[in-house]
Amino acid sequence: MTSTARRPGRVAKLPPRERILDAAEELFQREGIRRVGVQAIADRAETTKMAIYRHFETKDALVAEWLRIVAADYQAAFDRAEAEHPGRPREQILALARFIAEGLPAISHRGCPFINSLAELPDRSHPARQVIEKHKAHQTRRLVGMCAEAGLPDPEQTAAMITFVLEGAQVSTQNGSIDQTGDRLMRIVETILDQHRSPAGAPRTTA
Amino acid sequence: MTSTARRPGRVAKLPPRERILDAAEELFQREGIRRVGVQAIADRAETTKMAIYRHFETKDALVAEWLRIVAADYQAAFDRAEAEHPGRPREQILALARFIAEGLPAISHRGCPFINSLAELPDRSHPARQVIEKHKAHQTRRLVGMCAEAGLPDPEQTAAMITFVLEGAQVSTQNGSIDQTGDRLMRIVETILDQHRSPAGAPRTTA
DNA sequence: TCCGTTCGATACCGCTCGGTATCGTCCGGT
DNA sequence: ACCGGACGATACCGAGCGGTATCGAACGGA
Repeated sequence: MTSTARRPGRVAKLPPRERILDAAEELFQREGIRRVGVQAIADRAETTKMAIYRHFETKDALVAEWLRIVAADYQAAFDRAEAEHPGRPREQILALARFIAEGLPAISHRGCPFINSLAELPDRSHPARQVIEKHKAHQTRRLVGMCAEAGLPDPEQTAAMITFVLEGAQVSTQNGSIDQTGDRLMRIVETILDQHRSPAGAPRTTA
Repeated sequence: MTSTARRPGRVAKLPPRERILDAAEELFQREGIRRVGVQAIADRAETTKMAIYRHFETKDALVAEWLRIVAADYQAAFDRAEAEHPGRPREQILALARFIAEGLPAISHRGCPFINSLAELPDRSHPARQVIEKHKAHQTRRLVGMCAEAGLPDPEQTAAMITFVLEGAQVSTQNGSIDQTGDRLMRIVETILDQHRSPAGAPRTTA
């Protein structure tokens, strides 16, 4: 919003903080948190280490901020699902699954940022861990809500099932064939939703 | 085999190579691969770095060997499931799920070694990656075979579903409450198996 | 116009890492 | 009795890490 690039030097350049976060997002996702040094982030952001430490207290704080942004992306997907299918929780859940399924090829050979970060940060007191846990709790709450609204019996159980499937799919993307994974995921979620279908349910749109 | 401890110094001590692998297993699982230095492994194995490098070319080779052992444990679980329930594929799959579910508290706050290692080793040419991929392929093949034998329609799809659920459960163990996760997992797998039950199926044993 | 802040560049610090070299010692096979 | 190989201890190397200090230049608001 407002004035993005305050004065483009030669090419249109974002302010340093944004460039740093963009570079961090790219590198953390592709190489992992611990493999990426602060210097590498600075290089990719076309700035210096000092600039990074002017905007972020420590590298850990930068990691946490990155995950906060990723979490916001997922939240936005929830918002979109609700906005595009108001009052139709099944379609909302399917839209969510589609968001994950379509994201799989982009993530390609690296899995979910949250799962990977959990593996790389065993220390539960790490600031990024709190971001992850809060996000997961929030996401679970929303998903359980959707399941309940859809009239599914035992919404918590079903939400857990869907969560497991979504996370498992993202993990499995790192091995083997990616092409099938997306389709498989969608079919699985459809199966779960159809299984406890309400008697007067609308016919499925998907083939 | 043969004479394990060739001459216990004071307490019965395994030979260095075994001690090293034991220490590595413990530390890699608890702290992660990249967080654990060779020196730390040596200390815990009550030996020295030099001894480690006499038995393993590099740290990466040690990591690969560790994962090879873990993979063998999982294979043994498959073997046991088949041996204890011969000709009853549904019971075999449930035994497998129980193996994972019961392992969750032990893994406690660290997830599946394979998943974590994938996150920590983005380099697909890493020797450990080949171990993981081969193991996953083997495991999938066996699970698909069980599903086919159980007469489930589209065994590949069902096997993928079960795989996703198992992996998702292990991932979710790292957050939130562990207690429920095991029970939830079992109920989910039961649901999957019951869903496409053969017409003349035996009554379920679980409530 | 001037002043405070930010930016970029470079050099530096202490630490840990994976891996190597060296040397004395112990132990088992012949 | 001997000898070769594994073992234990220690010191070391180069590289990379997260984080800091310093200094000049550019820029925006008053």
